[in-house]
Parts: sequence; structure tokens; C-alpha cells
Amino acid sequence: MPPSAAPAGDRAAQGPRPEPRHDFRTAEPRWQAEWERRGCFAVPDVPPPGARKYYVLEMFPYPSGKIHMGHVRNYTLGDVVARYKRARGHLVMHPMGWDAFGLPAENAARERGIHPGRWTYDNIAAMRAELKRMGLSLDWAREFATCDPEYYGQQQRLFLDFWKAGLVERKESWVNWDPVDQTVLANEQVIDGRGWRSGAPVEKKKLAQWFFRITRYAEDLLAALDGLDRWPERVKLMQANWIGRSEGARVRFRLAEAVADIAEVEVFTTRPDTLFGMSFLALAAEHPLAQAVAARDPKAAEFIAECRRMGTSEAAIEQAEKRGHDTGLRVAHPFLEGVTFPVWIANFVLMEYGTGAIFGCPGHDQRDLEFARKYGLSVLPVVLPPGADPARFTIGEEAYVEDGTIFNSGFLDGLSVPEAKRRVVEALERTGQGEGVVNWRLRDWGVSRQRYWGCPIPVIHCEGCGAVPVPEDRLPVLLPEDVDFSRPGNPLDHHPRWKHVDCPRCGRPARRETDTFDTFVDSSWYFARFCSPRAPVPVTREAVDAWLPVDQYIGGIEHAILHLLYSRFFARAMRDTGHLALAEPFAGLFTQGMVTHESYRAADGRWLYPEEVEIVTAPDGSRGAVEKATRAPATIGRVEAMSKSKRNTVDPGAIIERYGADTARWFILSDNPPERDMEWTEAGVAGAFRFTQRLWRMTALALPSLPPPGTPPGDAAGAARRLRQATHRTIAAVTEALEGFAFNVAVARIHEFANAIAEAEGADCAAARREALETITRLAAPMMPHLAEELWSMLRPGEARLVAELPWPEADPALLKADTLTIAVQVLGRLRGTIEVPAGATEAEVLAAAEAEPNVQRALAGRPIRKRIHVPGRIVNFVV
RNA sequence: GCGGUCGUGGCGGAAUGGUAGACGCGCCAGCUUGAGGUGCUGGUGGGGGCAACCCCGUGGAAGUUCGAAUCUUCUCGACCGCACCA
Repeated sequence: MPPSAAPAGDRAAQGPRPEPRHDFRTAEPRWQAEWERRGCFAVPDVPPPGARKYYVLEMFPYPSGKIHMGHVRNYTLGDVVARYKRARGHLVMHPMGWDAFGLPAENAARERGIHPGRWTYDNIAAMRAELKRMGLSLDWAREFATCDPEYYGQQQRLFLDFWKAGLVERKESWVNWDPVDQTVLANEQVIDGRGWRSGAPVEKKKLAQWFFRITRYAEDLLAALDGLDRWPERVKLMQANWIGRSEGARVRFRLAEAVADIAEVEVFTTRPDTLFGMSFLALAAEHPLAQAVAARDPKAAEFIAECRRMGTSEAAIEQAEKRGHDTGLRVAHPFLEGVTFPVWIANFVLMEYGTGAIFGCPGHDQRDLEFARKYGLSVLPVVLPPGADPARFTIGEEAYVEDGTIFNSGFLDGLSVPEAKRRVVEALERTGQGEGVVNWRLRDWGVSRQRYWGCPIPVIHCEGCGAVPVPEDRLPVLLPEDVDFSRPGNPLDHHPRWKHVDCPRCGRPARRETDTFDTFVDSSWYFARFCSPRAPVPVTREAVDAWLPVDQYIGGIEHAILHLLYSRFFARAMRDTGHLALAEPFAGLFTQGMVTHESYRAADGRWLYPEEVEIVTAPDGSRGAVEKATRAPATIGRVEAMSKSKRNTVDPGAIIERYGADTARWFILSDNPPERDMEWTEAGVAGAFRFTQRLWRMTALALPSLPPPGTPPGDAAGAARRLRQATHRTIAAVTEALEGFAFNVAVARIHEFANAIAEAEGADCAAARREALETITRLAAPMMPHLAEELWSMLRPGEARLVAELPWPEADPALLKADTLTIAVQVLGRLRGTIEVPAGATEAEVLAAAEAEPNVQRALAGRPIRKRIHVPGRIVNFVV
């Protein structure tokens, strides 16, 4: 048992001298109820005139059933910002909702026979209760779940508006197909090329799917990153790389003989300057020419089938051993009369990027080189490194990818790489064999999912009319309740009645689209919906125009690319369909690190939960672990991200039960900078708990000696003045730290301040001490709000306002200035002593004092000073 | 494979060109308490010295500077993302 504000029974057991303590178990629910009663955190859809709005949003959770430490960290960070901004006079909107569609609900249905809706709403109820115990300053009246028909129905409206605006397209794309389960697999469900449930080898299959035309905004999505000055640079960089603008050329290669009716192959390259170093042409397995070859060549068909078992993820493709199949076809070089090169099918060429075909130049591309070496293809260098001898330069194991002078290249010889690129493009365009192009890595966003638990795509397929939008007055298209998960495949597809409807256009029998939306669609506009969560339209303009953009968005770095990019796309699409006025949804972004923990393993290899082991410290100070149940030694493993499989998780509910929400919040903020991974440790929580008790005790013990509330601390001297200076310096320091998301520094400054308050003794400090205690309470309030209310009610009995309703303390500039300064004195850059000078000392006075310092004298050793460097208030350096 | 981030005491970290190790955890010593997973006080990077002090030290190597954890180049290691997990 931890030391705690234990229930009365426990306290009696502790002995006859119970110490008074902060009883968080009764205090925390009491203050939560009081905030709710007063409506402290509720805001209107349309802010009153003159209000300074501030929209704080944390990434909403998936309702898995229990909150985890990542949520605690995320929502604590957001809550500190929300409470701080509120104190700074902003009208703060801080909503919460649920990203409630997705695969786990269907898995639960298949494995345990629970309806996905039932499972989801039960989980939401459990998690809402847990979040409420954290004391978050949320406007719960705005809550919704993406699986609420009121939400996904509006999403269907948005889809139809996007469609009308030309932002939606139906086309074919490749998916991972499990032939046994008859289902499309997510990349994470493909393990070593096999379906996770069936174990069957996965195949790639072509399906007609719905796409959002995000590529239409590629240029703007890239350019607008520059304006996002409150986004982390690394996230912007990752997005820029993802969008992947590259300049290059499209080159058409003529086939020596046509296959089917294909006479040429189009290739995209960023290195047209190396065209004369070509040694082969390679096709993706899905390329139409490869398909045509396969139709008449069983060996090629077999190789393509093998490639299809690789899965669709880019990582899997690029990490696989480079392999190929020679089609026997040849293509002509665009500029070398009569020279032809072999056409291969290769497993490392991506159909989704460029044209699905490349020309291989092994001399100057590492992948091409590995491929050429493996299959004995020619390697001709065409870029000469500076200073190399053209007669002797050869390529070994490493391709040469740097700058140089072009050689072995006909009309390009002697040019630089950029100049050669220009000249090749000119020649290609002149001869009609290609052109310079800008290529994007970004692909259109496929949103079709062959799943039940998602937002139905509001389309009806008719034999005569094609794909027809569901008319406005028949929205929302609701999911059927009665679904059967006992069969493999999509339950919507084999529902007996749901998909059979009449065509809204011609009235003849037709069928519904049975695909549902990717859950990324749900999370791409929820931030806008929060502004008017009950509106009978997707968003009301008065609300979104007033509240958006989100001023501070906070979430995990794992969403740095997709979720944020899709949301940026949605904002643009909603702007172009009249729903929003802006393009960038998130003005400020903060990405937090993960929560990690040690892992433990029993002797037989079982993973153990932290509560199943006891940590023992050996006499030599080294740590070991013992399994509590068996008393057998256990191994302490690596510190890594909390995960169920490693069992290195800590349940936030249990922590709040044992230590209270304030302790959990304080520890999670104090451990390290929020953008880094933090390690959850039992010792750390216990330390945070001790500090909450120390603050309470310090206040409770001081109370009888404090002057009445409102007593001016006045122009104190001595210890009282030093305490007042500490108070005001701490206000300034904590304010700066909170503004800069340096919450661990804010915590450290509050610790220091608590030490300073404890040291300031004597009756003449009483008024300064009241000021200090009231200040520390208010500065700590965004981080431990319940304790702050408790302390405030002790310090100011009868005060009408709660801390949650108070403005932020202001530092008095007169008390920020130090009376004396400590200056470090260096000789030749090495510290030799420090001097104390009055705050107003002149440079000459400072230099004289520095030179006179005895240890400095010794270091100077009588040598003449050549240079005196003085950085006012900081340092003096003598160069001899 | 491609892209990105991070390396500072026993541990989390502070310092973003100016006194390296603030603050906390842990540990050590003392006091308090009938007792302690309590409270309080002091100490705590490594080496040398009775001491005053001196030397070394921010993953490794080199460089720029009066001065580098911080800037530059190279290098090693750990972690994250890669389009159907959310």
C-alpha cells in the first residue's frame, strides 16, 4: 500500500498519532462536481462579441474500453493548455469525442459474438467515466461518437458535396486479399506474407474503389506547410517528403516488337541525365505490359504471382530481396540508333509511383546496381566524380550518386548533372520521345473499406444509370442492426435485404454500395463538427467561422503524416464546397512522445505485468525482480512502449485510485519534455504523490500564522523580500515554461519555489508567505487542479471564485530584478572564479572586480591581459 | 530500403554560443517517529589533494570561436513512420 490519505479504518490501524493529510479521494470528486455545477468549461457555439476564443483539441480516442497512459499524457497536456489559456482570459473550447468506427469492434463481434455497436457504446461509457475522474476541463455537452448516425449522416452529406465538386472518383486499385477468409486485409494483418487469422498466403487483388482526389491539392498542401509556423519542423518535413514533389522526365521507349497492342513503355525518372548509362528497363508486376507478357508466358505469370504474395506495403516491397524476370522483350534507346535493352519485371518497382516502369542505370542508383549485379546486366558509368580519370573510373559495389561531369553520353559529354538534365529533356521534347514533368509521390486517397463497422458510402449502383448518389432526403444511409458475423466476408454484402433498393434515378432494382469509409475519413473533420455538434448540417458557418482554426492541437507523432494530411485535405475540400472559410485546420500542433515502461519476464519466458513483480535492490545497488506469486527470480527487460503483448502496461484507473488524478497528472508532466518518450516508474509516481502532500501540509501548517486574506505584502526587506522575489520570478518562469510547452521545467520551478517558501522563516515573512502560498497554488492549478481548489479554499475561505475562475498571476517587474549579480570569471575560457556585483555596476567596475578576484589573479599569473570579453550580467573572459 | 527524430551523472532531465548537471528519482549519512514505502537536514559526475584548489567530462572523431552540450563535417547507436491499425 502506498502512503495515502487512507480511509478512516486504515488510519486507525496506523496508530494513535494520525497526521492530517490531503484526502484526494473525497476532494477530487467534490471539485469535479463543483466545476460541473458552475459550468466552468461550457462555451457557446457562437462566442459573444469581443471574446478572445481559443480552441484546444487533443486527438480523440478510439474507444477500446480502457484509457491507457498515452491518453492520460495526451489529455493532461491539453488540459494544462486549456486551463492556462482560460486563466489568461481566453474563451476556451475544449471538447471530447470518440473515434468509434473501426476493425476492433468487428473482431470483437467475430470472436465473442458481441454486436459492434453494443461493444463500442459500452466501451465509450467506461472510458468516459475514467476520463471524468482525471478532472479534465472539458465541455462534455459537445461530446459525440463518429458512429452516431447524427455524425456519420452528415459525413455522407459531405461526401456527396465533394462528389459534386469533382473531388471524388471511382477507380481500380490493388488490395491485400485473403483467399480463405474472403476478405481484404489491412497491412498490419499481413504477417510474413500470410493472413493473420487464416495463415493463407496473401494475394494482391484489383478492386473498384472510391477515392478522394487529394492529389488535386498536392501543390497547395506542400506550399502551405511554410505558413504553419506553430507546427514542429519535423512534421512539416515528413509531410513534404510524403507529398514528394520531384522534377524529372517522362521518357517513352519503343518496344522492338509490340505485345498485344502495346508498342511503347512510358518511364518516369528523376535522373534523365543518366539515360546513356541505361542497362535495362524494369516493370512493376501490375504493369499492363507485364500482364500482357504473362498472358503468353507461364514463367512470367508465375513470377508475377509470386510478387503478388508480397503484400502491398511499401516497406515490405522495398525490403524484399531484389528479384526479376527477363521478359525477352527489348526496347530501343531514344538516342542511340540500333541499341536495345532488355525488359524485366522486377519486384522493387512500384506501380503506384510514377508510371510503374523505370529505366535501370546501375552506375548511379544503388537498387539498380544490386539488380544488375545479380542478373549479370551491364554497368556503364556516365557521371564522372570530380578529379577522377575517365579512362580508369569504374563502378564497384557502390553506385555513384553524387555530382560530377557527364561522360560516355554522346551529346551530353562534359556537361554538369543539372545542365545535362535540361539538355536531355529538350532533346526528348524535340523528338517527341518524352517531356519534362513534375511528379508527385502523393497518391489519391482510397476510402473504400469492405467492412461493416464504418460509415456507409451513400451510393446506389444501377445497371442502367451507373453509380448514383443517394438523394439528400434519404440520408442518412443507416447501418443495419441485424448482421451476421459467422460467415467470412463483408456482412453488409451478404445481408439478405439491406443492399437491395430501387435506383433513385430510374426506379429499377439496384443495389447499395456495400463498402464503408476508411475511418480516417471520420477523423478528418471531427474538429469542425465540435463547433456545432448537434447541427442538422455538417457544420454551421457562424460556429466554424468563429472557432476555427484549432489553436492548439495535441496528439501522437504517429499521426504526423496521414491523419494530419487528410484533415488538411478535408479543410480544403470543405472550403471549396462552402462549408468552411479556411484551408488549414490546425494553427498550432504539438506532438507528444510515447509512454514507456520496463518489461519483465518470468524464468519460463512469460511476460509479467509490473504489479506481478517485486523490485529488489541488491547490496551492490543493482536492481533485480522477483515474481510475487512464485518468489522465483524474473528478468528485467528493456524499457519500451507500453503494449499489451509485452504486458508492460500500467492501468491509469488503478493509479488514480491509489494516488489520485493530481498525482498522475503531476508525474506525467514532471518526468521529461512532453515531445519525448517518457518512462513510467513507480518511484516517480510516489515522488509526485509526496509533493502533492507536501504542498498541502505546507499550506495547512502555515495557515494559523498567516495574516488575513488580502493583506498587502508591502515593501519587505531581508528574508521577506527574498521570498517575494522568488514568488515573482517563479510567476515569470512558470509562465514562460507553460507558453513553451516545457511543462517539466514548470514543475521544476514550482519545486524550487516550494523549497524557497519552506526556507523563508520568521514572523516578518508572514504577509510574503501568504502571497507565496496563494501564488504557488495558482501556478500549480493547471497541472493539479483539484489540489489547487482545495488549497485555495483553505487560504481564502468564503471566496466566491474558484481557482478555475481566476485570472493568471502577474509578475511585478520591480521584483524580478536581482539586487546583485553573480558573474562568472574565466581565464582563457576556463572558469576561475565568480564575483558578486551590484545590479547597476558599470563595465569598468565589473572588469576591475573580476581581475581582482584572488583565484583569477593566480590563474593570470602576472601575464599581460590581451583581451577582455564582458557579457553583461553573465561572464567575463580574460585572454592572456 | 526510403523518410524522420533522439543520444548529457546510477536514472528522467536543465542549460540552444557564456558558471554543465537546475529540479526530481535513486543512493549515503544524521535527526524525528513506538513503528515506517513517514517527515526534516546534509551529501551525491569521475580522478588527484589534508586543504586552498587542479585535471578530465555532454555517444565517438575532427573543425569554427576568447568561449561549444549548443554551430559545421564525418561516424556509431537507439527509436518512430511508410498509404487498409487507430
